[in-house]
Amino acid sequence: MKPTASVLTDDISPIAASSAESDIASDEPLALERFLPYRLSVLANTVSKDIARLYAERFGITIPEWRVLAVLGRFGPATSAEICGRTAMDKVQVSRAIARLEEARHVSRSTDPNDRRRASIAMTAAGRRVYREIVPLAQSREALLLDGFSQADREQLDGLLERLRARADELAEPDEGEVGGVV
Amino acid sequence: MKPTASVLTDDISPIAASSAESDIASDEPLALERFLPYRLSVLANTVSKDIARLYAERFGITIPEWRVLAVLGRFGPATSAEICGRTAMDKVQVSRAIARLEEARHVSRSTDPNDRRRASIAMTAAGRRVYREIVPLAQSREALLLDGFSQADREQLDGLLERLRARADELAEPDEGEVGGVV
DNA sequence: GCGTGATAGTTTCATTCGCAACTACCGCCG
DNA sequence: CGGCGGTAGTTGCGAATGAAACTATCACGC
Repeated sequence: MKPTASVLTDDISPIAASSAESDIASDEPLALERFLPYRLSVLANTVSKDIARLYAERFGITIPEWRVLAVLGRFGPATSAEICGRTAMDKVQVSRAIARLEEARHVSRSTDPNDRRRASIAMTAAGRRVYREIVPLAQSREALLLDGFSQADREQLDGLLERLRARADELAEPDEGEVGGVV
Repeated sequence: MKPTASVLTDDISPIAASSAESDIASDEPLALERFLPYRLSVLANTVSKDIARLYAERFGITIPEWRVLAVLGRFGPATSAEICGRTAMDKVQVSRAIARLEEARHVSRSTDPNDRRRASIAMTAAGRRVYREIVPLAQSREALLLDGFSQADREQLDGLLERLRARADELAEPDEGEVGGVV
């Protein structure tokens, strides 16, 4: 009664790979390693961790903190909400990243006198120093990642990722009036 | 002495946007939203969460658990170590996913009599039932994501992602004798 | 002015994570 | 055998997450 076709052997086989390209048809096995969400997840993880290591050990900065610095470095002082919009992190994450950055004296917080709920976050001199050191590190890592990609490759990648992002956003929030997109 | 050019105004401007495009030149600001690692991370997150919701609420299954099922569904019974190799998760994550799946009676564990350290994990009938329900859900979600992508687009995407993955792996482990890659 | 409902941001709490120990077991050398 | 190093998998524990509740503040209507 064994479903002959399938790969359900009893022994602990080494890698098996290949196959399954033919009989995907009907409804059965899903090839995880070809499954886009999975691939994106693994790739993003590998890349993020790799880069995170760079500044984690050197500056004691985490990914969320780096993102906050990146926004401040690019756009200057911003409120927590603005940082949320630009980093695609949620407000809790941003709040905590700011708290840690503030403790490390990389940013300072100043309450808006016109609306005392809001506070403007700005990098300190020390923060800018760190930022200026990290940026080239990050960029060179990105360059390494894209090493061997022609200009055309890069443009294709850019376009495809952008389309995917747009599509993913649509799917994730079937309605929503496009609050303050990342760009 | 203010570095005039910069966007470091004191007031809490609404979005500021634009600007900064000019003085990027020298070495300064990094555009987070153009930064590949960031884009990958955000995209992967959006997609993963979207899909995770599908089976989380319906079957109480988490991403690591789903990945384990995916491997078992595709290749049949496997050891923890094999699952690690195929899912790009680390052994702790796999161990815990298996524990939860076992508790939910989705998989069963049988110790290898020849090496009592190892155990073969197999889906139960219930597990297979869940698997068979999730697969089409996941696939249709992927299809939705790729809706509007021509065959050529897909092939390009596929190739680019694969190259990035290979590159990222290289960068992450500067040496390592390629143990048991995901493919 | 003063409740009422929204908003900015923080805290709480329960869960998840990941590393580093740890346990249990195998295989080999003597 | 009998110990010694190596491997499979688990557990402990501090740190990170995320959803939901909470605090402080504003804006508006009356």
